Amino acid sequence: MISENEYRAQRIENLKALEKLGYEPFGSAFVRTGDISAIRALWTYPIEPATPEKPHPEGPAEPITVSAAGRMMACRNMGKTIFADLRDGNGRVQLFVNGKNMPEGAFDAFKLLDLGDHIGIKGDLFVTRTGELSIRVTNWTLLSKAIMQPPEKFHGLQDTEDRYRMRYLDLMSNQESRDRFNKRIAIVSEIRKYLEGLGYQEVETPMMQPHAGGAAARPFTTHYNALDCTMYMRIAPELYLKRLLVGGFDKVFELNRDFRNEGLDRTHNPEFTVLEIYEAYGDRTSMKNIIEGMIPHVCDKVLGTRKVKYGDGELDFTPPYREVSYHQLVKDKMGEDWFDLDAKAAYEKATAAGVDCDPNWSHLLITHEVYDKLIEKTLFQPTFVTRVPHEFVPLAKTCPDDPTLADVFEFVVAGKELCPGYTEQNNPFNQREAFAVQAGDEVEKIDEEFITALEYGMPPAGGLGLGIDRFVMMLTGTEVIRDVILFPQLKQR
RNA sequence: GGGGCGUUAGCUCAGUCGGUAGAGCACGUGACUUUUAAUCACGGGGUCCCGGGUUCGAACCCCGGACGCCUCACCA
Repeated sequence: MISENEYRAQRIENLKALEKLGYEPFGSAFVRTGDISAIRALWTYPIEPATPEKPHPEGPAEPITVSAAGRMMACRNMGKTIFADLRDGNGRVQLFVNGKNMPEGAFDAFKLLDLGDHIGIKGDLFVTRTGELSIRVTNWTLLSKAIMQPPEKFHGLQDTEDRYRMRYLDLMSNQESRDRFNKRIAIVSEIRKYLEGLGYQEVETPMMQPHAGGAAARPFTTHYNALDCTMYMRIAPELYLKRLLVGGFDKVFELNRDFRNEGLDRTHNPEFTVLEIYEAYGDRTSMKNIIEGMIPHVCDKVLGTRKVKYGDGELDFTPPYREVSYHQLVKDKMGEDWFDLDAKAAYEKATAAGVDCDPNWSHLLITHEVYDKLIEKTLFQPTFVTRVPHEFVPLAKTCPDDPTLADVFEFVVAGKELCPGYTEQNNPFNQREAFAVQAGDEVEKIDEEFITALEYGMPPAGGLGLGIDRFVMMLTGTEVIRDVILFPQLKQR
């Protein structure tokens, strides 16, 4: 996108003028004393305004000379003195620019700079009369000329579409956006550290797969020319991670992208980040322990608190989290006799409660609709929902005391499913049967090679899958997934 | 896919029963040696998202389209 406006033309004029004075408009590497926050830390004296009793703020006997680089984000020209704000990825500092401190011509050249330009400076730290740590510039150089104007300095970039399409402008001008992504990065980093501390190994498995397995979602399809075959972008890494359990990796995780060819709304992006964890010789309970250890760890390290404002409420991630069975939740809502009703009676009761369902549905489906529409969204504080009907989780084992229920939890936060955790199915006969039910007529969709792997013996295991984008949303109090993804999917213009 | 709302200067936003558009920031010129959303004076800057229609006249009303936002539906 090229915009031929007069501002751009002016900036190009300034670029040419600087070039004529010997400044390289798109300069080269610049050695800094450190980033701006490190430079600020070099000042160990008081930072306070001058007073009549103390007209000269305290400072060192010998000047602290520094080199700094950054983008000029504001400029207050007082005539013989210019105050400019220099910012880098970690902080900002004020520059005090006055011709008497600089070589001949450097001050006049400085006036040719525009907001958004990258410069490198050399100077001494001092505190201004109004009490701001600043750098008295003794020389400067141009590092990169900005031809386009940055967004408005006070309101930042507000247009939602531009913020997503030109994320760099959003990051440049909206501090809260930078903060949110810094938190996301820290959250992901702390998750890795926590799991590595527990002895887990991070692995990478195929994102292009011949069968899109491990979940039931529509995949993106592509064609691999060399082998002349159809490939699918993965919808889950699960079946490959389990192969690793067969192979002898006992504690593995993968933290990377899945792709699902489905709708796009405030909680769905077609590519999204998932953490999957598998522990040989573990089960649902060991997965629960990881959740109850990892989430407080991340909260403490990244947020410094376990309480987060979300919507109108406040989430409390202090463990232990509530654990309640699926059946109990349904009974609490629909009455103790709910599971004694036949499908017809259940249909009538559900309809009366405002749940839109079909009279031909089974009791199971009606119950699930009730859970989906009336119950899940009311579970605000972190909750493990256990003993879910087995039909909905074909990759899990059943409960030892009840073969109709899966030995799993659904970890629900703020009314949304954040993380399922399973006692994984390792019986190849049961797994094949569950796949067959799921596949229906489309038998070719079954990943036979995975079943074969199970036949070599997969240890009993626990597994879980945590939606990282949604997790970041909850920890940062964000309600739109696009605000936690640097480059969210948008329609092409 | 249905419904609602939005799109005006580089950015943030006003605006009008239908009479060819304004402010702040930014930009240009001038003043100013401790400012920090600097201040003061003057000035330049617009295909009012795109295409049709109604009208003497449309940024505004009508129809169609693009993109975005919200919402419902779909969705393991």
